[in-house]
Amino acid sequence: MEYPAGNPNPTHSFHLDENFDPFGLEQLSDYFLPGDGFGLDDTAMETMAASSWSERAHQDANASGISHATECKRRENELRKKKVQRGSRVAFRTKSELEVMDDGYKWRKYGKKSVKNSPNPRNYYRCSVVGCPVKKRVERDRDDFSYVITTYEGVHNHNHNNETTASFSSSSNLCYYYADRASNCSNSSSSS
DNA sequence: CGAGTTTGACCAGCGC
DNA sequence: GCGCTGGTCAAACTCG
Repeated sequence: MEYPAGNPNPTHSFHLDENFDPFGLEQLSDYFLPGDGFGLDDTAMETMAASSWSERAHQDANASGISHATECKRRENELRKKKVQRGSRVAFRTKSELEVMDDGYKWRKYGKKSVKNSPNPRNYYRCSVVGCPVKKRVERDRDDFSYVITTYEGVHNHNHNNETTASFSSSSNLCYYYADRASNCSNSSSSS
């Protein structure tokens, strides 16, 4: 399947992990929104994330000392807002010891931030090519530290640097959110 | 010496 | 208005 707005990570083929829900529905909706060109509609998104969404809402409600219903309501409102604030974003979840994987582009780090509810810091990178608007965020999965979540934002306006693409090994277990829910997440799919 | 990284400061958005 | 949080800036620093 082709990435409709340009593949931000050209060294890999794409696979959907239907069980992958690193953030909960409210975060999922931040990446894949109806109208983004990914083909996900509201029903698909909600089906994908419903179980963990409810579970996490329950946990957060307990932590905040509010009712589950109130927390669900709050999340639904958040979801609606984020559907408006759409951008060209795509998230990869990769099993890797390395946090920064070679995706064929040259990145410059511009920030590091500890994030709420995660023991691991989030690193911010932007494409080092002058004039290229693409950014990416890299962080460890808060539920499974062996996974790295890489979020790309924007589309490169230049070709990727092919001579640097060889180093990302095929040992990774790459999962990718995509609209094609019939696909499965599969192991070692590097296509470099 | 230039390119890239680190890291504290700053800012904007949001909820209360 | 205030505090919290995520995102960015930029000066200092490191490295090749």
